Amino acid sequence: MISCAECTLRRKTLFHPMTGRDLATIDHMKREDVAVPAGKDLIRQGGRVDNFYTLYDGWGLRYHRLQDGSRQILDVLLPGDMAGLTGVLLGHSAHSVQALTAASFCVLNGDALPGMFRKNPELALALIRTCLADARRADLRATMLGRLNAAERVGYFLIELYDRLRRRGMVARGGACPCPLRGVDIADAVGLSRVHVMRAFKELRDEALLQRERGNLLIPDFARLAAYTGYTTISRSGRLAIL
Amino acid sequence: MISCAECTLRRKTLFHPMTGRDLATIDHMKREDVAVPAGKDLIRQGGRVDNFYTLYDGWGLRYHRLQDGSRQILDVLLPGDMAGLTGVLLGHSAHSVQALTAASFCVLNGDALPGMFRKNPELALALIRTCLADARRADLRATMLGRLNAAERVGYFLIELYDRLRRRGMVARGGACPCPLRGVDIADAVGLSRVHVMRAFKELRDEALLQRERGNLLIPDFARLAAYTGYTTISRSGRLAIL
DNA sequence: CGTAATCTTGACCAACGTCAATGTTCGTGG
DNA sequence: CCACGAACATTGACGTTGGTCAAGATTACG
Repeated sequence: MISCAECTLRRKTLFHPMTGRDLATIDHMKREDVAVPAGKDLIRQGGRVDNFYTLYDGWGLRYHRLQDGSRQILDVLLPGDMAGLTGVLLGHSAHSVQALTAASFCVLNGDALPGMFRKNPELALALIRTCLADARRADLRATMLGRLNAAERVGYFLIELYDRLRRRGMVARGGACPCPLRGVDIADAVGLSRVHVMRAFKELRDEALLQRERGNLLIPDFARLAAYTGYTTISRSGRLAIL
Repeated sequence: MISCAECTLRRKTLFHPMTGRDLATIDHMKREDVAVPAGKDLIRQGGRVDNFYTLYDGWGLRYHRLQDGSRQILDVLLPGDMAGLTGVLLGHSAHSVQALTAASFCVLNGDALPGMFRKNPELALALIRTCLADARRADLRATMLGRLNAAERVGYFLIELYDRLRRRGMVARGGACPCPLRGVDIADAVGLSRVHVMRAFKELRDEALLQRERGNLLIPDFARLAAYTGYTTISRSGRLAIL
């Protein structure tokens, strides 16, 4: 098990700087590390949840599954993101969480959260800030779903993702980054059919707004795609990453 | 100014039960009451926010406005709901908040929040639970936007609203409740055009799933509409209403 | 090399948007 | 009480966007 003090991920400037006391609080909550193979559910929709998690390495998905089998992807999880907090604090989870690639998560004891609020209110405040930042991102994605057309939606979804990757230092110099999402995943995220997502790609490619090949995503001109999709980057760091 | 101890709204079973200490904490944060006329913005998208609010009486809207003038309604605010927390804790608000009807809000000092976390961690925990419950509701609405057709979306939006009203005791015996939302408001909430929302209404009316006339909403058979739209009621109370 | 998964393309169809004309409700002032 | 106008609801015709189906091309992987 990696101790929180040794963990390098949290040192990125995106994340909330931790005091020694914070690290002790977190070490007290941490149970273990868990490796999850690609495609496996970590949290099951409707199930009881005792732990919550921080993604340490790899990619994850948060999604709903409807009775008719269709899937709505709610969010993509990147290193440092938390999962399962809702399940812990509200008793059960309304969504599933899945490893998109092979991934490893820190497992945190949900029962320790009330104690954390009592002993380290600063950390609790950082936690709620992080939740609210995610809620704001969710609001913006809802607007995309309600008001944008196909090409704009796909562009918005990818530029937002790209921006999050960039802040985590996961984008190479040339502007390319790995993107393990398949066409069908993007379709399930933006509310379109798989085929129509491909048509949207073609449109974006023709306008040189983005390229996507061999699981890599390239955005040649960030500002131009941002203008096209209405995306504005929110430059706030201080995300809490409990790991 | 109404003192928190006198406020009757919070006594409904939906809300978090308050101790005397909680009330003292809240009284310390409360600045004043404010009456807002219908249609007026309380929080402006992009603006700095120093206060947050609890809706005491009337209805409110949370929404985004895009460059092209189109509007996405993110949520309907009902008595007891909070607004502006994101703005206070993240520095500025990404959405506007507007009074839909004439409304009154409690004004709470945002600067007092860190102190509240330190002095009353139980209340902080209730606050984050409430935020997470709202985030879950937002996830479900995102799924509706991404995966349901017109009639299902309108039905889902209204049954969710109806369910929230019911828990606040705002639905009469016969199953009717006041609903000041216009067709265009519903369209802006569910991502459809105004005209198509009307067609969806006709479909729902023809199937006796809901009626809407003279600003009143009637759902004759809750379970049947719930099955039609895929809505499931989440029976958790304990919402924090700071007022 | 062969198989499965994914991407790509075209043809066609259903869902939804837009426009415009008409009807209804409601508030206001005579 | 009635007349008027404004805002909103309703309906039909028609255009556009996106879904579905099916066939080939490409890629990943054993």
